Amino acid sequence: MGTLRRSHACGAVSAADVGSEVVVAGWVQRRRDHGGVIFVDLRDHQGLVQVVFRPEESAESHERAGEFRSEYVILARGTVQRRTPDTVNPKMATGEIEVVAQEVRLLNRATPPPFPLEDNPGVDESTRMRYRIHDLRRSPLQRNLRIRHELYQVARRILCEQNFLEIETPMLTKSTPEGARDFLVPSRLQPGEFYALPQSPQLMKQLLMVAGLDRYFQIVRCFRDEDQRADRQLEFTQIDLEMSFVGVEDVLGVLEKLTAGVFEQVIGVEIRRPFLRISYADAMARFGSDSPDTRIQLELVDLSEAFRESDFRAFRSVIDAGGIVKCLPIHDAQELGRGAVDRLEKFVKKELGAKGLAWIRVAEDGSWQSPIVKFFSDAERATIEQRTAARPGSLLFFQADQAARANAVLSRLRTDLGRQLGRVDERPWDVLFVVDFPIFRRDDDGELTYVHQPFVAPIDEDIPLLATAPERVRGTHYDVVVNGVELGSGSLRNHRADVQRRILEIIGYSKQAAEARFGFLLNALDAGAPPHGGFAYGLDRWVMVLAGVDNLREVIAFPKTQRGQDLLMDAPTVVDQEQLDELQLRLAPPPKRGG
RNA sequence: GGGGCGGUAGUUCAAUUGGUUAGAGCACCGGCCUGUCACGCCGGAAGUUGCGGGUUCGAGUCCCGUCCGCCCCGCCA
Repeated sequence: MGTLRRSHACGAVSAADVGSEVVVAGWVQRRRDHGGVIFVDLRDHQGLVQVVFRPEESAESHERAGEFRSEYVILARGTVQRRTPDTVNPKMATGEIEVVAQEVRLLNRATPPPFPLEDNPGVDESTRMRYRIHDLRRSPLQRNLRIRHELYQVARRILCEQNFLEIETPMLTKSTPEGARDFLVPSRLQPGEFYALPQSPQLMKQLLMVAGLDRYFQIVRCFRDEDQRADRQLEFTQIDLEMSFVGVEDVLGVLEKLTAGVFEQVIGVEIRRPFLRISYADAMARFGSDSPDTRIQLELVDLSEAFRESDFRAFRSVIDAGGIVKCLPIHDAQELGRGAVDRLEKFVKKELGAKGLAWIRVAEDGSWQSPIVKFFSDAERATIEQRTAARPGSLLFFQADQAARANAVLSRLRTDLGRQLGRVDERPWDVLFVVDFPIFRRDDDGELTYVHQPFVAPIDEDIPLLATAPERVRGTHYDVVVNGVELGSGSLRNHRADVQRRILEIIGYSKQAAEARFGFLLNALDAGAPPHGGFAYGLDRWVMVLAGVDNLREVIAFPKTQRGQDLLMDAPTVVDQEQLDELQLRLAPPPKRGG
């Protein structure tokens, strides 16, 4: 590089620099060699600029430029010139100008890129991940990481303004059987024992509140050893926060400030406050989901009551078994033909585990075409018609199943069909709180278990119900949902040890087990815990939403594949026997496979 | 753990019913070209058809197994 230093980022050279000398450095995006004149699109983190190499300007530079190849790293000194009108490139941000090179230095050669470094390379994801360096050179990923950076900065600033203290918590911590599967780290100093990587700093931040730190936040990596999805990675980042001496409203107030502040300062979007609030019960009833996108103008209708005494066995038996009958009415659905409905049925049965997909189509003459309607009484027909506002052109989809599955299936149809048919209102951003979650639910064995965490505080007036009717206890849990994506969740926590002990008991912990597992927490609560509550945003998901992408891998610099591998570094790998010996670990023989 | 889609040149794809030497675009290499911007023109090289086995005179194609990528269910909040 010598002593020459760049004066401008490639993307930052502008018409204002015409006539002046600049030094630009970057990667050769593309070389167009006309023999006599050579054009190089030079790329850096800010964009592209065209560098022109002319023999009459600098024979040596022109000669060198002939050797340039894609991704070569060069530095060029030259004069910014305005392009003649017929050579302006309107597709390029710097298309009105170009740098005419007087001097050029080759800083490094490069192997040919494994795939074209374009905005939409149309290349397989495994290739992108194996060559992540090249992938990251592309502007969409650079842009996403920039958004991510802005989110860190804005969140920090806003939380600092709100008197939150940034405090780190340990990565090597204690395994707990709750929640997700832990990542374990063997201890060398305590052979045979293991740390766990944190699934979240939940308990640590509660301890900080007990310790009197008042308001804590942390942008923190979390680990959950579960199967991955488009919106779930083994390791992910939370914006974690907790505050003392607060009720639900206080926390929601901070969340509104932070959420709206980020939207405004990161992507320049104003979000109206206060945010819409919807109860969990309402969300499930109307949308079949606890993270609804309310821009989609389709809603579900619960018809369980109408079929409670029905002669239609398929529905009646489900209700008798504690299930529900729900309907997704879509009006003016002529576009959805018989073939489409068949495909939908196949889809929900195969992918979502639905038993079937019953439907009614209202023909133009008002008649009902349906495989099931012949089983309905006149009263049932009338109820359906009235509750769903069915009219000629309507298509009604039914699910009779346990509530969770019926809602899951219809919710999926609601979002898929709503988008497909354009039943979406014009708001680009749909930000809401979902509140009033239940605190307990029945698991598959009929035992009471927690819905979110065992530390969620009940709402005050339901505390007496813990003794008598725990199922009816309402929790203080709340979620922030943006465009149908759950950005994060939080709650007030139990600051009274007796309430916490009772909840642990309800979800099946003996006194001894509770003390063994959570003794440090219970002791902390006993030590004078202030009322406290907080929240955790899934930062990666938030970036995903802000960037308008639908996959976490697009907002993480070095993501893992669905099977948890890092294809760039090739992790995980086997380790040396010495390392295992040191940890006193011995590998079990691989499990036998069939045959 | 289960379901679905996919894996052929660096890359994106094609290859009839199982049938000749597995083709094409881009990229790459060589040559030409003074206003291109997906530059253009001429030429060239490039393949363990993911891997292993089987059926067959013959397998990219059919069968079995296995590995890998993605999406979904379970799981996960």
